[in-house]
Amino acid sequence: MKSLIPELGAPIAQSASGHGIDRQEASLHGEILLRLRDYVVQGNIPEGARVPERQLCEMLGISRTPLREALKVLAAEGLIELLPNRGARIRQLSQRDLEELFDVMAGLESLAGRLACEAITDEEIAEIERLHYKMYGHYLHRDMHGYFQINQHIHESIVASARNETLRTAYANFAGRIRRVRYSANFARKRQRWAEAMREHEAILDALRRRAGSELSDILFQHLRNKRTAAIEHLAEARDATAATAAEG
Amino acid sequence: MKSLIPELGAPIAQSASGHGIDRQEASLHGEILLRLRDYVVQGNIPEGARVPERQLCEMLGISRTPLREALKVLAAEGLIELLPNRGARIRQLSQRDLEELFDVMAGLESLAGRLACEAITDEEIAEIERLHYKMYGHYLHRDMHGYFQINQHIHESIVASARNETLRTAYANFAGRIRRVRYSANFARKRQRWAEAMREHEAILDALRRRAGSELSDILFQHLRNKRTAAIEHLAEARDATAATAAEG
DNA sequence: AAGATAAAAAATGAATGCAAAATGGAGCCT
DNA sequence: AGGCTCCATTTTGCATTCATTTTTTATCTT
Repeated sequence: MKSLIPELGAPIAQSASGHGIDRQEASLHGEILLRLRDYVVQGNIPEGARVPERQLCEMLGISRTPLREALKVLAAEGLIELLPNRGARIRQLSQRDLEELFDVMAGLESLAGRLACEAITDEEIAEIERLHYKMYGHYLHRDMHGYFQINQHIHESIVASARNETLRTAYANFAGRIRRVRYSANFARKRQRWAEAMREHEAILDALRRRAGSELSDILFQHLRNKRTAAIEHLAEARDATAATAAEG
Repeated sequence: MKSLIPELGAPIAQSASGHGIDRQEASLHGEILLRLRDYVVQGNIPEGARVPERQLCEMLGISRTPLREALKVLAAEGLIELLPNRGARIRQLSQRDLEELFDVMAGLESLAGRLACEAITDEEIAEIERLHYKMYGHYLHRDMHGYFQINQHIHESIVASARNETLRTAYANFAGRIRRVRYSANFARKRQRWAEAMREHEAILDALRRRAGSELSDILFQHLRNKRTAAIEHLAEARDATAATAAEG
């Protein structure tokens, strides 16, 4: 049986995407790595499904060697897992895995906030304020999708303002692992939680203006912790629903 | 010219070491990865030097394929870098790289402290207290080496008490990158800084006993920040000295 | 027809092969 | 001698091949 997975772009030519995680676009292996990482992060292969080595080779027009090299790296990054003699599978995150990942993300953002207070410029703060009010508009219009995007953007701006590439890379890595869940989790927000999140964002902005590093660090950690709770709850519900459906069918 | 690098253990038999970063000891690739990572982290190849692919293959008694897979992973972890068509080199960390790494470590330990306060048992605290007093003994006897080891142990215990495997893995990864420098940096401590560090450790223990998460988080960050300053200063001196020697010679 | 068994096909993991690129000298010129 | 070119050697990156293991399919048994 041919597993039907979405296309993966052109059969390798020259398309360096520049993802932010690393930049070895020069070699074939590097190019494959970037493409494959995006491909997996975007959720083109279902969780727990096996990664079709041969098929991907054909899609990319390459041999197995560079593909397998990329797979090892993705495994080290935690996106896939390698079963001995049974190839690569898309890593399925347990609830515990998600809790851990959210906490690590919280720690990294918390750190980013602290460092940002040391280095951020007035212009950068002004830009984040601008985003904040735009996001507030989406909130008032109950535009979840718009809200989510700006929200993401604000958090990335804070990380960028920390002026620490090592941190940014690590952040991008962990963000990639939970991308799918994060997205759906945000949409799961109850009205109540949404209002809370807005208030937290105001506190974040306030602490940032005052360059109150350790305060901002606390607020960001708590903010992410609350997100985590919402996400995990949502995910548990979703998985229960799936399980129930499966039992019926 | 044959580059002379230290031995690398037996030519692959069965020796799963279990390093704490990941555990794919099953495959040849996984075994190589563990060994090679340790080998590099321990500083067996000088900074900036090229990684002798062929030689390592012979030492390990394997072909280039699994070795190269391991190299890609180590590159992704930041231990080595891959130059297009020019193979792998031991990554040379710039001063900025070190600053960034120390800050990320500070963030991770800070997070660990916060999480530990939620989960740590009285027994674990007692164990850390025990270590603390043992370390104090080394401090009184001016035993740098003993002090350093216990110090390391205490920090690892805090990370372990956070009950977050994802965090522990990330911590181990970053710790590996700066292992060499960290070691020498600790020995560079001035008397003054050493006394300060002892006081900070007392504050850490105090906050931990009270399970004061965000307070501990702050203290740990500051503690690591101070370490960073000492380390960077020391490294700058060391590099200057090296440069001077090179200029003379 | 359900389940166990065996043979065929496909996949995985690692070694080997090969073209392109980089490195290291030997000879040459100034 | 110092620096250049050119060629042999080595190294690198990727494709291909090969031995195992797993998975699928076909067959047999009850």
